[in-house]
Amino acid sequence: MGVSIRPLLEGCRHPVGFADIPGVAAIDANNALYQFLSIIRQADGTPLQDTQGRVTSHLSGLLFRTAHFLENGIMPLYIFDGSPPVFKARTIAGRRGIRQAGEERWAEALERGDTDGAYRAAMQSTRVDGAILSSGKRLLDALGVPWMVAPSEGEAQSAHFVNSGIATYSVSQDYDSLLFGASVLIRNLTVSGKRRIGGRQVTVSPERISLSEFLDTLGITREQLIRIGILIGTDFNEGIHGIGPKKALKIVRDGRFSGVMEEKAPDTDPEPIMEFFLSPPVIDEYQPEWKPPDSDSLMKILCDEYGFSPERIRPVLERIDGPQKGQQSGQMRLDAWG
DNA sequence: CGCATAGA
DNA sequence: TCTATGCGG
Repeated sequence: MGVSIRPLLEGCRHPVGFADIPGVAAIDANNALYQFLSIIRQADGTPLQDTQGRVTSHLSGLLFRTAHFLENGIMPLYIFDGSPPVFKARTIAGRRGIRQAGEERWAEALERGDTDGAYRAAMQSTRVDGAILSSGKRLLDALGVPWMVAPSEGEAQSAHFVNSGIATYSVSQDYDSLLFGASVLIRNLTVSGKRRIGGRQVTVSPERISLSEFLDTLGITREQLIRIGILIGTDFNEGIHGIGPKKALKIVRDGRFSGVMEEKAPDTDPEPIMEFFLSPPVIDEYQPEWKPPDSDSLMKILCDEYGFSPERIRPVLERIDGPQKGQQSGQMRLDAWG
């Protein structure tokens, strides 16, 4: 999932709180849905679902997190993936294989009563399908929160909006938006500061990453950062076995990128990948609009349709329907936050 | 994940 | 006030 440049970010990951980052958050919607689906599960891996067996984990996650954003002056703009580039096909096929293996291991773990193993396998089986996407979009509509489908990668569109001023920062767990040029990336933007990794509870805090600071710290350009990504592997190519972030940094600094690619990955043409990161298909003109939440629709969708308890939903609606009325409802001017 | 509740 | 735990759908 995404490019693994984490070890290079030492010293560039600055802790932030919700209150520190008012503005328009360009959220990688597929990434957010994936996180909710993989994590919001019972101990044995069973996701939240209604009486008909439809999964509802993502609706719970979206609702509570979006409410928290709005309460803190963060204006969410959800950006969904459009058509992947052709060279992502291998990655997509690989993920399908991982999911299928996860499903099988989940069933096996349940059979032998291995709850922890079942949970981990269930996470691996996570899939963002059409039903998840459409129900998520309907919930966002009822919340009055804007969303769009990018022409191609959502992270690319997020980066474009951040750099054109439509958004203040990009929100994702992946680092890809940095390769796409997003000037600011916020990770771990969760309410509780808790995350389950490999079935274990870990405390993580929201962090802000500035692309320019990151590049300056390493003394490289964005083109060089993309070359590092290509060496270690991106969503669009496999990467070279035995080369991690540290080695890749050295290779790129030494100007040996092309040589190493030709020698170790002769079948991969880095040019289209480089080109895709530098100028991906994106939409330029877009005016996000935040509306007051439609409480009736929200109750109808969540409680009538998906079986959420009204007692759990009502307090959330009161939180987002009161304080921000007038201030944040209606059309927002982009310069509201400078 | 995020919320409510319980116990320190 | 804080941390641990269970539940939600």
